[in-house]
Amino acid sequence: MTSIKDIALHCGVAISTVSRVLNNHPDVSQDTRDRVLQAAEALNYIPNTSARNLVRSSSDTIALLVKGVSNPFFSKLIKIIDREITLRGYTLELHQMDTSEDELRIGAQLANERKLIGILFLGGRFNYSPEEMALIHVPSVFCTYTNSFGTLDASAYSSVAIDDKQAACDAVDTLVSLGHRKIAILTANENDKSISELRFQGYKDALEKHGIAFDPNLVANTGTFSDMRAIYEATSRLIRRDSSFTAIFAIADLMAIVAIKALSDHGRSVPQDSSVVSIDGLDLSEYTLPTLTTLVQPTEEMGLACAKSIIDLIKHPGKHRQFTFETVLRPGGSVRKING
Amino acid sequence: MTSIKDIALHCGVAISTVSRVLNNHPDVSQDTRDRVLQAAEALNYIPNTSARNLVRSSSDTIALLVKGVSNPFFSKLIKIIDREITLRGYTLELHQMDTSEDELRIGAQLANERKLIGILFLGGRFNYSPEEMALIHVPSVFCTYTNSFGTLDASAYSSVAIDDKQAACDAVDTLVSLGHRKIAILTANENDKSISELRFQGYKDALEKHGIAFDPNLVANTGTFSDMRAIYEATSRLIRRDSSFTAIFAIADLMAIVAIKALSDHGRSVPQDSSVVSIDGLDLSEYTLPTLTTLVQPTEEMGLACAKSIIDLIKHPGKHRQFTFETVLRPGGSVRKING
DNA sequence: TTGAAAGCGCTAACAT
DNA sequence: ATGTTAGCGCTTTCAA
Repeated sequence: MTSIKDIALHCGVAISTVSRVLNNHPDVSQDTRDRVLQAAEALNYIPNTSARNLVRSSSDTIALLVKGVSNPFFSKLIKIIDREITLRGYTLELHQMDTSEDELRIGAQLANERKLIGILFLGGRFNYSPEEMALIHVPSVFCTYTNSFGTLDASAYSSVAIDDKQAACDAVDTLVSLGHRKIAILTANENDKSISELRFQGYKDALEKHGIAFDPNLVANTGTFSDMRAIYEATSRLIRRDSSFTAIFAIADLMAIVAIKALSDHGRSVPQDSSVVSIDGLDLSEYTLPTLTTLVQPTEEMGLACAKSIIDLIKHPGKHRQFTFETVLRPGGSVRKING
Repeated sequence: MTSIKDIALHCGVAISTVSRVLNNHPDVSQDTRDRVLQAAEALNYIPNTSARNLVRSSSDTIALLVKGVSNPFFSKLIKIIDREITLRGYTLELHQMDTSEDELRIGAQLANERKLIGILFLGGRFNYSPEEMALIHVPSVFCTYTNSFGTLDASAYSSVAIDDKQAACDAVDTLVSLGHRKIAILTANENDKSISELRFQGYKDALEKHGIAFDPNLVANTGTFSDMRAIYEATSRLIRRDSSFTAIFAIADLMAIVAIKALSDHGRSVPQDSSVVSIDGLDLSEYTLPTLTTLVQPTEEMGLACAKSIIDLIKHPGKHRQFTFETVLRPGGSVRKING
């Protein structure tokens, strides 16, 4: 592999000169500059970012650390964040991690390895502690994070998210206002100390608000947000166990889509025999049959807020803020009014 | 940030000793080992992979370089490849790139930066030249690549893919065997020198085979695989332009899903008024209403082949092979027989 | 305008 | 079993 040393040798200049040219430093004669650039091209030079990062004190790079890129809601958000960060003159680096990995640890590692100036976390846990946070020495914003199960002080973290509890509540409200009282819930995990648990809470709160008794038989746990087979099975079990519900609240669009299919296979069409409401507002949900009635996360605004937040935080270290967005009901074909 | 130097200082040992402990080298006394490990823990040591890669001659890491993680077919494939590579004792590193970036260049850069032992390319172009290939000095396998528009000799590259032309042909065959003759195609781009063009070719070949005249009016170009709005519009234009078709071949499942919605909005239900066949076999397509009749890519087998291929190639450099998989028809509810 | 040299964090000989 | 040292590719003073 060609290094700047090879270029220097080739041109008969010092490696520092080559470095200057490659980094667009001003104090180089046009002649030298041309020769070096030409040699770099000819020798097929490719810079080594690792070596560069090892010596640099800081980059212009913000990392977006994602748990679960396959999440369709995330893909759209990522696209927007990328656009906004780039627009503002910074470089965005996308890093994918496994569900099993600890995002804070990976973040800390990446930060000093790549000399990051900021990190955006997407899709992590909801229960960070101050001790854990101390690992990260770089401005960070948590996207879709609410400190609901953590012990962080509001002055100690930045976040961009929707109010999951409220969104779940709104979903149930929508169904109740259409006359539904027997409302089942399709959730991933009742107590995952994360998004699932939060939306489940919102569901229960809403029931209580409307004076509807909570019925454990109407709760279907899928154990997953993405495994369609598992979602299908969970819905089927629910139907077999207690088919008296008139509506299902699915905590994510993908779950709603699968639920509709399961209902259909059990002879219950949507919305004639059951109504379905969910949270997400995926593009896809406007193209299903029926289209989904869903609480849309304002992805554009959230992505913009993520980008702005991290850049603000980089410019004003320690000035933490939490942004909470409202979801918006997008009426679709998956619900109907019933007679109480 | 804590470095091994700090640990060495803390323990009163040489940094090489620390390095040995951290890399599980045998020649260290248990006592020293314990002390170092303890110090590393206490000082919150996080290794710097860049520095490590800079000096190492080789890692155990294979990179998976993906263009378009949001592609739902890719997400499943990635999961399988990850599992299989890890299973065989190697480390998989997932890297995402932009559509605009040159995968070969990025690959070359990553290879020497991270001291990769192999690269898996996913979602790139279909037209590499030997000169371009020369950039990569590391065993590489191209997933879902067919050298259809490139100038590579079969002895010079490894690949794992389906026969796109054949799959398209099979899709059309399926429709023809059900009595359809007026078959429209929903494609991304007729001449993208890639997957789209290949499947379009297969469509034309199949028509010819069955003695059906090719009708440009029945071609709808979406310009995209993922933008649902654009797919919807393209389908709508097709319907308005010439609604005489009885079936649509969509080159991807997602396109089929959107097409079904567009048809429905134009008063044509699937499969009663139009049949739809596509290529992909996404999990999702088993849960739509109607379910998709689609040519399934054998994702499991392909992922396994990717993993095996790259490891074989690492062990036997230069021994290139191309694997081509057959798609399998998965009957769904989106087609019906008509009377010729 | 250019060159020489130090050093980022780490591994791998080579000593001892 | 452990320490010393060179050097990976690069940027950045400091001199000239």
